[in-house]
Amino acid sequence: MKQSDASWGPPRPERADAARNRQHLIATAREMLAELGPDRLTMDALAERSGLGKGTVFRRFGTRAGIFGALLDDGERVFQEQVLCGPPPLGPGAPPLDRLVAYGHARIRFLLEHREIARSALDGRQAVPAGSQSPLSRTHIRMLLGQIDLGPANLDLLAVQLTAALDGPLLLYLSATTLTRSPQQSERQLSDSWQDLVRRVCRP
Amino acid sequence: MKQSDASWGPPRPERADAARNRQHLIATAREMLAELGPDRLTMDALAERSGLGKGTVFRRFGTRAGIFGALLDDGERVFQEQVLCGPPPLGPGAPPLDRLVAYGHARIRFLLEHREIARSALDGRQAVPAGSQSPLSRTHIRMLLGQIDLGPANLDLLAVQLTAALDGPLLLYLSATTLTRSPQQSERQLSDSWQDLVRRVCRP
DNA sequence: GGCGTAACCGGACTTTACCCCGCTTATTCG
DNA sequence: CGAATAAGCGGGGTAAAGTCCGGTTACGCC
Repeated sequence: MKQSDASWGPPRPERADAARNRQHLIATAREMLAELGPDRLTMDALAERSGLGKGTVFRRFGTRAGIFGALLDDGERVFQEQVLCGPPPLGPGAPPLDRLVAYGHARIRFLLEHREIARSALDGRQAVPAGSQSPLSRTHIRMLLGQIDLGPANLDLLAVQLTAALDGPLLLYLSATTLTRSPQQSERQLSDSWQDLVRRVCRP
Repeated sequence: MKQSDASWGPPRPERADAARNRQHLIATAREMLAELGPDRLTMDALAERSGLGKGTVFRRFGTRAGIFGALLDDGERVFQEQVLCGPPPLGPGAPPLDRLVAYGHARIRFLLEHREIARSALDGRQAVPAGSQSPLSRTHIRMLLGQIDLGPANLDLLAVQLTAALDGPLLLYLSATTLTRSPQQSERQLSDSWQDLVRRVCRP
């Protein structure tokens, strides 16, 4: 397997040193994030601390948001795997409505577990990475909606609406400067209202 | 009406020169936006073109996003007036469910009418105002929800969800680099799916 | 009308994301 | 193994956001 499979991934395999640098940069970014907070995690500082050049940092991540995106993607890969081929009700095998509810719970849990990073990503003056419309979420929700009998409805737009309805409260919670409620309590509330919304929308 | 009504607005009346400068800055910003596009509308350029100092620009708008916010607020004031004391079904007097539907239609229409500005606001490397979850929308939706019998439900969170579900598709449409559909067609689609969602959520 | 104060103005300064281009090095092929 | 080459690397350079503070000006009060 060279670059023959055109379906996915970078056409060329990453060069060895590049891959090593990416690893190193992500690790360093994690350190700095935990140690200094998101504001002090600047491109220059990351370059210097990792002992690499500024250009390298930008080539790897493209933009500042790319760093946080990369940090999130690390975990997101595992998450998506669970969704696509994990056990029900999250994975295949359960009724689509149950999967829809479970997906929301899982996403809420995932983002709350990584809330430090997720918050950093939208912290400051930066474009929202997955915030506005994470395409993976939308695609999956759209797919599940197609398996539910909803009568006449624009499923594509409904999927966008539900994705937004799932992310909206999360973003609101994450962007709140003072997190009034405990994560557990919030997870409960967010999950409950997601379940309530989905049930309301999908009942016959 | 000076500053006697404590409910809204800056506690102190703006100084005369400050007000004049604000007007002038907003007008100049409109010109530049139409003439140069959002990318070339920088704080420095705005300051120079308006003949004022950079400090002034920042004091008036706080941040770059503040400029676009100010531009939108101009029209939004009229819009909010319609919502609060205009004729039904948007204004008071109609059943709350109808008002909810009408509110969505009105907001969609409003943002599509000002889509150039709205798009500019989220264009580039800007924090999405949806992250802040347009609080006026949410408040109004929350109020209307309170007048509908929905059984046991967390109305606050439901309001957040619906606000997001209203804004999400709009943002998606606005941020699309190539606007495939005509504004009229999009307005129709967006309005229809909003109505559909609200009906689904609120039916007994 | 004169005065004190507080808000306002200006523009230099700092910080930081992002670009550019000559140099270095990993990879590949004879 | 050694040369060709293409990707990767480095760090100085640019532009634009946001800050600061000394000087100026409008407003309230006497």
